[in-house]
Amino acid sequence: MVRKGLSKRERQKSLEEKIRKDPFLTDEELSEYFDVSIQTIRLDRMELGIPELRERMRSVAEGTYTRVRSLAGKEIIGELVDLDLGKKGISILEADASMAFEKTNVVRGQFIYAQAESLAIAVIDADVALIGVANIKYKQPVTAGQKLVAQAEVVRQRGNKYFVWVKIKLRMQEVFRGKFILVAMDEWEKEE
Amino acid sequence: MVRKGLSKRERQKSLEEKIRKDPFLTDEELSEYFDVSIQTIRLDRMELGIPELRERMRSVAEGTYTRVRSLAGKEIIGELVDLDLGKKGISILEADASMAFEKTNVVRGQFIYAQAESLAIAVIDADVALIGVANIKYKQPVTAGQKLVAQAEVVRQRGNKYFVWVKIKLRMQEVFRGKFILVAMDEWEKEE
DNA sequence: CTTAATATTAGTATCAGGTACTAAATCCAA
DNA sequence: TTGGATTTAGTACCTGATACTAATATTAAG
Repeated sequence: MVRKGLSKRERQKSLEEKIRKDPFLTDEELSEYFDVSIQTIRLDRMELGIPELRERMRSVAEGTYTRVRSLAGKEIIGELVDLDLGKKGISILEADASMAFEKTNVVRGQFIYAQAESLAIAVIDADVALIGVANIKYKQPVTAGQKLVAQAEVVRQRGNKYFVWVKIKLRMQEVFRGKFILVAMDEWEKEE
Repeated sequence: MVRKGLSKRERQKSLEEKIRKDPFLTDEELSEYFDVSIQTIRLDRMELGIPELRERMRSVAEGTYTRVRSLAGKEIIGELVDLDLGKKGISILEADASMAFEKTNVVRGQFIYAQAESLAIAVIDADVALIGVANIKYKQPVTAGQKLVAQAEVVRQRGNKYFVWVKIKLRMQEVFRGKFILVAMDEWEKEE
């Protein structure tokens, strides 16, 4: 665990990396790892502008708490900027690095898909289940740091079945297209 | 903010609920909210077995830290139980309540999709981008609390393009089917 | 009304993991 | 060898707690 003989520069670089990888390290643990005093670690953190453990935990907790809430199901993926219930809607998703492959920076399809699906659901004013999807196409890979604009349109409604088209564009260029078939739950549930 | 005149039972019930909804409340904030002393809040937490703020933050942070890592991109969605690189693979996803609509308990399509996509990517041993998908079908709605078994198979490889079929079953019944077209990045990137 | 049990509050010591600050010691190079 | 950079030491203080003791309020029962 001990890493002796590092220069200040080297230590600080390594420290930054280490905290980035594991934000839950105390100054004490870090001081043991680098074999320097706690004060040195604190000076390093000051110089690097790295907040204390509790702040780091707080931001991880809060960040992922809301992220998981909005990302893991509760709400819409992306920001709903326009909505004409039952007809159409627009959402914007800022694709960040956490949604992309680390090496290539290409955004994982599941996030693009999730934006499209959640928008499709948002335009239907009911509890829905996805029962059939067809003709999904990813036209261009998307790299992180871009704003994705999704447009959804209800093209047909037959009973409790809704046919929704979603197109996602990146600076005027279409990167995704998908047709979703949604079934409203209220009625569907009783058929079960 | 003040909620006077609650019995111990009522206050503890409400306290539990309140902390569940917002785990980042200090004892002090809670004592103001319920208009009781900090000690009372602490006794209540003891009796209810609710850990202190920092423990709550830690568990939220750690839980979601690893969850976001496995859910928001880094790794595979679901557990990889079998893998024949370049040929086929099997993963199991325990669909929990956080992946489902609150009201209906129906699992959001994006998670099923994510399981399929990440398995498709896992069987290809390269950095890939999703460039075209077709023929996705959700055959049955899935309710939370079930084990989804995904099977992927590479059906064709042409240059840097891989065609992967993924089928997801729930107790022998097919609930999802999708064909993914993946492009290996190394070569594709240079064409850019 | 009084008493006993229950519930609540007060207060102290202690802890972890820090901040902020001062001062001393050590290193390293010209 | 001297001076600046670097590191370490030490103190006071902070937050949000635990653990514990003791006192006070409230409530129900006799």
